[in-house]
Amino acid sequence: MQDVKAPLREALKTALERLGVEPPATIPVEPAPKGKPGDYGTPLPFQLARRLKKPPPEIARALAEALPPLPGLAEALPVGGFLNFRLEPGYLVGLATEPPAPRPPSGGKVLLEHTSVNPNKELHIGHLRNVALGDAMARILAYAGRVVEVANYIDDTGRQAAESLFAIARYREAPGEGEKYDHFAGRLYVRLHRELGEEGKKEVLEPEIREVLRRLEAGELRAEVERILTAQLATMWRLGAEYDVLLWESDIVREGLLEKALALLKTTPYVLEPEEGKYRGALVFDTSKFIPGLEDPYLVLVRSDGTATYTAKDIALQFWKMGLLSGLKFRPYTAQPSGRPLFTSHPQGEPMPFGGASETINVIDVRQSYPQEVLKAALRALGRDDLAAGHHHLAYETVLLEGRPLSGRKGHVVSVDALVQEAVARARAIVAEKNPDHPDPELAAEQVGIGAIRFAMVKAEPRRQIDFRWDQALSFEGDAGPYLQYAHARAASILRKAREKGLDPEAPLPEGAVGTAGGYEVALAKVLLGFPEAVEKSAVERTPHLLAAHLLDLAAAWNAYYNAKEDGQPATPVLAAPEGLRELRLRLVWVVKETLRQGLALLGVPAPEVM
RNA sequence: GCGCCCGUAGCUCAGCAGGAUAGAGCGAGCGCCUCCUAAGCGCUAGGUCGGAGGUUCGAAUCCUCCCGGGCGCACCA
Repeated sequence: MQDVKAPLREALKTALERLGVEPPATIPVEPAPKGKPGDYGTPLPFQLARRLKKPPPEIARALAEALPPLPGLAEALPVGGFLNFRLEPGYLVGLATEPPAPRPPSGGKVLLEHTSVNPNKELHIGHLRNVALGDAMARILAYAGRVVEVANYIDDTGRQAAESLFAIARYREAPGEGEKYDHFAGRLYVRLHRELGEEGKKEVLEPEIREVLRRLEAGELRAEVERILTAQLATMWRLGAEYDVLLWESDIVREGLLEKALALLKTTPYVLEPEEGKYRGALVFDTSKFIPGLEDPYLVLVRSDGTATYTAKDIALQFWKMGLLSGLKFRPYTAQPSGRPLFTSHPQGEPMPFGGASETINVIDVRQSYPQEVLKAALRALGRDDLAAGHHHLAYETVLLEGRPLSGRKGHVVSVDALVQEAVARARAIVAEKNPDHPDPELAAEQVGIGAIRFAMVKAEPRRQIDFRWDQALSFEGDAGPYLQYAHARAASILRKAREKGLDPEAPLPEGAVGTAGGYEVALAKVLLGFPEAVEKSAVERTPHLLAAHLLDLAAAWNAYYNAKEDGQPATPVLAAPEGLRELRLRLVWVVKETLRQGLALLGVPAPEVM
């Protein structure tokens, strides 16, 4: 797939030089709105009007005349103050006869952390948004040419893990028939909280919970945590999300990273131990220089009882991620469904080249914005403004369930496993209804169910609150994952039939084939050509929803092409088209299918060949 | 109180490093399977882009203020 805008920009730049005008840093070129003449256009004359003291239409005419010869350009049309370009159909379609390709990786490493669910209970739909966003973002960045490392942080020394493990030990219950271990742990966790709510229980049980916490910090209960983690990973994997490395909090502490981070910070004037006042005996970080406007800029890193806060551990982790600290050891953990190896930090591991990133992205909900700012502040306290600028918080709004906030205590939650099960069941019913002869209905049901869920989680702007509603999230019509999948399957079907007839969609086009292109092909090609830009924009702005929107456009353009009729007759048959045009159309179908496949892959949505 | 985010069609949302008559989906109405998958396509109806100022040749997009909603401002995890 070739860039259609770049040559136009180049030509405009040359024209400006010929007119003796200094070209602006970026020359805008956009598709012409429908109803306007030409295929692409630029508002450049408006921008130059003031400087040149000439009316825009006059500048547009002058630019048109000064344009160098340009392959594929049929006509340069001044339209009011715009300068539009009409391109030869064959040229335009020719640019779209190769599928898009990923960019080769280059530059520094981007360490993206997502999921990071407490290893104490099953995932719910709030976590789902994190996994879907993080996994899609990682794929998009890698495709756009970044070197990406995906980390999942395991908070194994937290209160929640301790409570679940304590509950499991206390109630001596076994998982129910077919009950996943994370659900089991979550169920007993809830039971424990009910008991803790009873009169006087908290005081009695608290020391025992603290003892579990101590053993967790010592790493004595790692196998117990892993049992829950393994069950959670099964859920992430079924969703199609994978990771490169697990980072255990207990390892960070045990390998002394926390101590090292605090030591680094203590060398700065911003970290102090007040001898009086409310922070007496604690180690605090004065953030006032970095986060202005706070009523109380002091942030506790180590409590007066000597225990470290989450913030302190997060800072240590951030320092490690950006190569300011070393000492973590790793070893292989397991193979993931795709075959991609998963590593884990481990006390008996070896040094491996994880971390040391120049850029970090934390996928975490918007309520964590302040702690994320603190991470930057800590980097700046060390004088590393460069690293602070390289840290990004991919903040997403929380998920509501049927209009109300999720609440584990009130039982107002839906687990990801239950959601997936329901989605696949609904998909199974629809596959049976729509395509009773499907060769592998179970595969299709799984792909469509997962696809619907994952697309629902990434199609909205991350900073918009999602109200999860069953009927909407599992909709198989309209702006939804299955719509894209259906478009893909339709294209795949044509390709399959073509190959049965002995045609090769990937074969080089015969001489003159692109010349047979008409308006339908041009319209489709123009949408296809927008794909690389959509991916890049998603990567730069760190949000998958832009790519999601483009894929919907592409699928719509393809469906419109597929259904085009003139006088009630199909206007764009592929296999029944005359030779030459048939090869061109087939080629375009192949490019559509490949583009959808790649785009869906970037969102973590499966692309069924048949559905 | 201070700070951040959101406010676009009846509902759910795109568009927001300023550009051409503001776009989808759902829902409503009408139409399209003797044609490569109708999970699709076409047409119709539906909008003072929360409000008011400002900047600009041009504002949904940038700035200011106001209104409405969400979130954050713990030696909690």
